[in-house]
Amino acid sequence: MKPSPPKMSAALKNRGPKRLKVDPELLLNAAQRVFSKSGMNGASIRAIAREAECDPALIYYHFKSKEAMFHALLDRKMPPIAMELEALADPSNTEPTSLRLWRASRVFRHYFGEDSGFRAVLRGQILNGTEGTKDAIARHIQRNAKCNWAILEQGIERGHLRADLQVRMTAFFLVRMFMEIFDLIPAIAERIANVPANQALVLAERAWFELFWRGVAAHPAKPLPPELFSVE
Amino acid sequence: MKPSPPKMSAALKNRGPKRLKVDPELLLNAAQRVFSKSGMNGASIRAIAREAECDPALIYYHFKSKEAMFHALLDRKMPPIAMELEALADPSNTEPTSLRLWRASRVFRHYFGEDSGFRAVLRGQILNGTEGTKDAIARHIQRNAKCNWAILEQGIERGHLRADLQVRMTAFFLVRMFMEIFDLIPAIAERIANVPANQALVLAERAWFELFWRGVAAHPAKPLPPELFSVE
DNA sequence: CCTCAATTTCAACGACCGTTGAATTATTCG
DNA sequence: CGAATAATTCAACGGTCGTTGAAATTGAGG
Repeated sequence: MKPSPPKMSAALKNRGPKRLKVDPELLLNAAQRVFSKSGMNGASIRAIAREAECDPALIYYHFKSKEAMFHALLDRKMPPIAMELEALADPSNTEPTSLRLWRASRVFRHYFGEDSGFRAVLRGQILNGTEGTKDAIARHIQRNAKCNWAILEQGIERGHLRADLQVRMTAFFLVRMFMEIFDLIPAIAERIANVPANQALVLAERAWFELFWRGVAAHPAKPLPPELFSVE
Repeated sequence: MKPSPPKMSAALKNRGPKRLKVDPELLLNAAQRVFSKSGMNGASIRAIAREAECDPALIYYHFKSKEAMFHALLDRKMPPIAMELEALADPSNTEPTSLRLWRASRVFRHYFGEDSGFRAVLRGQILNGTEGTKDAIARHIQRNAKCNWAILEQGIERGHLRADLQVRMTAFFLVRMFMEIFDLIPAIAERIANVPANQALVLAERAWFELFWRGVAAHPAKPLPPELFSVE
């Protein structure tokens, strides 16, 4: 994590203060909070420094730039998600495809559901970030996406899903709509449909997965297992 | 359109220059371009003025603030959409529900499909705008949404759609996923799935509507009319 | 031409921005 | 202790921002 600046000359390396006030991990935490609150452009180095209760210049000691901070944040946040999904997508898993897809959606909910700011930054950066940032995000997303593709392909092989599914598009639909539900339903349910936000959220998640499942299943007349939505 | 400043005293009103250089409509055009390119926060009054080739202060002569410009933009952009949708949702329209829903999606494509910046601003402002802006957007969106709700409700009555549909959620799913396709597929298709963007866009629209239709139709085994996707 | 009002420009305010180089503090080793 | 080094702070640069009040420009009515 400690980056470029410290170039030690010889065996005299463990000299200076090791943990004085501010750990880079603390800076990342502060950065995540500020990014989440203000977005990538709105988040100033000075605001991150205020949040971390340190001097703005210190951030440049630990990170090359604001963009580098965001990349570090990505590298901290995304791999755990990929690992959970990779376990879920293992071909030896013979649970019903509907259950596996639902569980995959729960992984995204667990890691992204309560961090609307980070979702927004991620979405904004893949649209408008620098080329380097777009590439970095794409690599992380692809690793996740491959798991969903695998689950869908196995579902087709096992006869659970329509054989003519566009696998990669379908994976996009599943995940992206959950993200949109997290983002937008709380913001618009009360204003547009006059439904309390928390109530709308649960309703939307369920309605979406039912619609999705009916859309992809080989035998849509066969309903979802009723215990599905009580799985944590 | 001309706002507060000009308070004329008597019959001496048609004195000064009437159309000198900059019409407020031109300012709105410039604002739309800049909002689209830079987002709501990123778009500076100075940048809008540069785009309109006028002085920044002139903008404050015609509009109370940047937010007021955005509201004026909304009031110009949204009503034509609502009018097209309201015509489409008229109960006397007895076309197949699938066709009506597809046409509704084409209305959104027509007005939003080539203006990714405005979509982004709209989405951003309903999440993070001021209360006044959120309310204004919600009013416009609700007027549109009601049309989609009506088409879905008529579809249920006519036996085209599942009777247990969550109408308002379903309308959200339909439209919002098209928007996400416009936004994200071009940005991620090449990087993540290695598919050319323009090709992916067409594929995604079709795949989404097929999944959606199968998810909502009363008889999903009955396929969509094949001519659907050749309707302009 | 002159007046007067509608329109447009100018100049400036204070604030915040990302970044950098030099100076300062804190800690460990000899 | 004193030197060396890691961690941190300070002060400043040039820049952009939203906004405003005063000044200048424009054009029609008299």
